[in-house]
Amino acid sequence: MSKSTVAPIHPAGVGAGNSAGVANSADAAAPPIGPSYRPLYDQIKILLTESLIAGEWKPGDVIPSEFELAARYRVSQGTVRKAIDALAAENILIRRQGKGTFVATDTEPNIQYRFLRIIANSGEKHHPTTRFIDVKRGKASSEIAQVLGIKSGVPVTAIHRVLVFAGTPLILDEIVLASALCPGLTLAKIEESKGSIYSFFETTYGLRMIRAEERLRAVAADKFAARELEVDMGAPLLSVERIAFTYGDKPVEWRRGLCLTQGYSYYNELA
Amino acid sequence: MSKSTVAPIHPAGVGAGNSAGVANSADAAAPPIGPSYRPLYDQIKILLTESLIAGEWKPGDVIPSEFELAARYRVSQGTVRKAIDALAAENILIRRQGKGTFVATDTEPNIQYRFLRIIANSGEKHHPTTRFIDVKRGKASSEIAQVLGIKSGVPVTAIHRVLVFAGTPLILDEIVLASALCPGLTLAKIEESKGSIYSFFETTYGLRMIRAEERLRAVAADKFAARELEVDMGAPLLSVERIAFTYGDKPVEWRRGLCLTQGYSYYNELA
DNA sequence: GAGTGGTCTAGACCACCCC
DNA sequence: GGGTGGTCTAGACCACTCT
Repeated sequence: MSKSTVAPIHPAGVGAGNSAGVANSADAAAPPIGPSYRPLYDQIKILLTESLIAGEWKPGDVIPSEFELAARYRVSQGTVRKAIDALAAENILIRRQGKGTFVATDTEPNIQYRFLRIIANSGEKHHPTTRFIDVKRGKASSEIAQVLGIKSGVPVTAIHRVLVFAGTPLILDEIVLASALCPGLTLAKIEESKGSIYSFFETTYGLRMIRAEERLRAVAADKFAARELEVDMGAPLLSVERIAFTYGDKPVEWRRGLCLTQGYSYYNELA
Repeated sequence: MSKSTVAPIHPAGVGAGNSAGVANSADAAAPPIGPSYRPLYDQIKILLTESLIAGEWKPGDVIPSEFELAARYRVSQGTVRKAIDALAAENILIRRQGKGTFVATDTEPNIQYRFLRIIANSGEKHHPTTRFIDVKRGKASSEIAQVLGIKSGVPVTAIHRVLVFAGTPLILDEIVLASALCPGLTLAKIEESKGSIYSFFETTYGLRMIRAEERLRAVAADKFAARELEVDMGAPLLSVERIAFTYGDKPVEWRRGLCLTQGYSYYNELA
């Protein structure tokens, strides 16, 4: 491609249409675009993300090779590589040497409970089992509506369940999504699905979580939690509130886990 | 340098001494070295880390430019770049365009409380103030000894303090280090120092934390915690246990914070 | 052997900072 | 203007996987 400047990239094979190119150089009379500058690999990253949002490649799929993408976007392989590197670092794509680059998925049995940070103090890995309590429909409270980016009063679906570790009920979960995102969701459907809830969302509704934010507090067990977790009312529980996001950082799930931390803890690494 | 193989690198300017080079190719009769292979940039990263451990560059210092390092290690600038990228991603080095690459430090007032994840629910940033309770010396329990990689019974120093957010005592901290790492530590010395504890450790003892592991639980306030945090005994508190590591992933600090999560929470991002 | 990702190099040019 | 990091390219070769 032309050197001496970062040229706008041509988004795809057919058509010579320009993307929202950057044009940050020798062009005459460029307006004061001081702050806006996007490296080429960043633009490629955005285009790849758009293809993921559009469903051009689905979780588990191989995406085109680095050389193919380089040809499509008219950039060098190294530039595509850097864009893919960034997406791989965010666990959105997975590189496999000799095979290709894949869209990350929660449907593989090896990586279950992707965001679950609760581990035994002994360090052992326990694979919890799930007991579902119910699935209810309701309207979004203003708090839920705000974090999910919907209007309050919009129909939502709530799942209640208990995660059991080594025979002990440890986590009481409430999981809330806009009903529009999970039409026809019933207790039976979830119970008959194999694998994690996120695997179920992905295969059933094409809903893939790419990241999450959590807020943790210590709370006292209320009556319901005390019954489900088999502890006294007022016992200290770890409250883990989560907002999960799909492609494009769109919030789609709110959940709160109330967790008994006897012999278990929430593990986190800081850097 | 010679192509056709990844050659061992020459560690420094003077002397042609070989490092523990890799030699993973056309050499005859190479033993079954299947699993061992280190890319060049990984070796460079290790050499840079060794220089950091040795104190060749101290927190806040500029390290040599990419070109200088490339010349020193006899590799291309791009390879040095990749090694530095990795260390920058771990917050061990900081790149500043136009100025150079610096060793990260906790002594800059802008990034205080580097590992503190407690934020107000409102999202506001509160800068806590500190009230120190005491500094005590004792012997390492077997649990502490194990996580700090020392023998049990070895002298340790413990700091107790309370972090106050917006007038409210929120976190009761106990901080434990091997006394050998912080000789002559007294309450007065800490109190007269400006900035965070980590800033103090860094400037006074040359001790720089590069990462930490935390384990969170919900616990009931004991008598001492209840008094210091001005809550009732039995109130639910968030217990945050931390092990902090210096260069070379050596554990040097154990701490436990007991945190009142009224209006505040522990924030975490998952990817 | 062909195809994919992974490493390494060399060189050009850009953006930023400071003298 | 000269130095530093940041981007982009082009090409060579290696490691891995599948056929």
